[in-house]
Amino acid sequence: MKIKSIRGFHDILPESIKRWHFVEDAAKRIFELYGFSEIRIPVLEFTDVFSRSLGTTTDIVEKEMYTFTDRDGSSLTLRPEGTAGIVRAYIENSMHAKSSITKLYYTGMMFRHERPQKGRFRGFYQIGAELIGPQEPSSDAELVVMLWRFFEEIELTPFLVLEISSLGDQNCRPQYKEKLVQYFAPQKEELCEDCQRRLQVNPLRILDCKQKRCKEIAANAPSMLDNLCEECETHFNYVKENLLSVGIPFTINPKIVRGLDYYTRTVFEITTDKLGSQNAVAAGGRYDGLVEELGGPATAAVGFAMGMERIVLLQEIALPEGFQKKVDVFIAYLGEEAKKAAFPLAFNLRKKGVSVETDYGSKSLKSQMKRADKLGANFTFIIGEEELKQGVVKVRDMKESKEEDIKFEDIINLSETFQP
RNA sequence: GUGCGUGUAGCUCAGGUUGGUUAGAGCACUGGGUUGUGGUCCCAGGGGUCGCCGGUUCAAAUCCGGUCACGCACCCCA
Repeated sequence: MKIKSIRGFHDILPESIKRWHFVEDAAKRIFELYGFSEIRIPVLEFTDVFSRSLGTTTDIVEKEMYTFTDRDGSSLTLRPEGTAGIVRAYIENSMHAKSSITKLYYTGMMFRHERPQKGRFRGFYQIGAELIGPQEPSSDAELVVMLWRFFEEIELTPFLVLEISSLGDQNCRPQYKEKLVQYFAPQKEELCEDCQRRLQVNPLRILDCKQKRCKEIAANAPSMLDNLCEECETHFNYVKENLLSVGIPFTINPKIVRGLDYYTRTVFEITTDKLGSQNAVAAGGRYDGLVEELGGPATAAVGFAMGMERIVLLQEIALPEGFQKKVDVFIAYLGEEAKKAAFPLAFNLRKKGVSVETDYGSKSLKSQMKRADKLGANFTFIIGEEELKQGVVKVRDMKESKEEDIKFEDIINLSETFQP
């Protein structure tokens, strides 16, 4: 048996890591600008943390978690998403007592036992942010704006659509659910098997069923947005107004139903039509009940998570070129003496911030030049017997194909000229 | 979890239907043409358990079964 990675888990190789850094750096920069701080939490939690917060009837909890029993018999789960663990950490560290407003972001691998597909993995990276404390709609809006700003920063917005909706709250959602059940019940026989089950457990989910007949029936179903209580409607309108005031383009899609039970009021999704059926790039919403549900003080919160693999995939489509690593200087040497002289030269140039590559063996000048070219070196330094004798380095400008002898002792002072 | 498709060199792919000597190409890699000069060109070389396991056969990359992985759709979701 050849050794290999687990199904649905993948390596991110050096040739694509620049894109990952680009995306991660932009996220960190923007999020910090909006006052968020990074938090790092464990990958493994007690299973309760997830089953209590995500809702026991969700697919994630029902059939997608990597759950196993620890040596002492306790049930542990590899995190399938970030929010539950953040809230656990928020409560455990009494963060509510340190400040009434807590802004956190995180990155890391999540685990879901799904059938792998393009843009869907069993081990995948997410970046997410949580704004815990305020219940006012301007916090929802700020979070959505920040997310959109991030996508603007990495130039992906031309490929993206932002959709928002409201799921109501403890007051209006139960009534709405009741209305939905009443609407669907008479046509129950025509719904697909899944939806017949959903009618019992979570009628909201019928709204985003993809079956043709279910869609037809759902088309005339009452909308949550027409059934919001006054507080929820005011909240939703305020969010929309805030978004409009800064020119963030969005559409309202009352059919957005989040996969996790903890959401209340505002929900949003950013999707693309460039990635096939795994079209959600980022999604989130308000979850005012979760902190209390997990044993903390009643605390409002909004958050989102985005899928790194999907963003990087999109990024490759948007910007196919321009992420190759470049070297400032390649030092080519001929002979053992020159090799020994090249070593401290490389050391000192790197100390000055110049990126330097060299050979390690004793290849021909030709093959060293070839490698310099392949690495995209701006300059190649050639050191041979002649140069050693004269105490110079032959500096070749690779783009201009021009050469110039520079004295060994002057090279370091000129280091800035070798960087683009 | 379901359906369909694909799996041959590091990469992209021929060959397979009509089983038959050493399984090919381009790119990449190494070396040489130019005993010290890249990106073009020419020459040569290295590299393949034909995804894996089993079956049919004198003989399997080729036919059959299973399995694994990937892709697409369902599902789900970031």
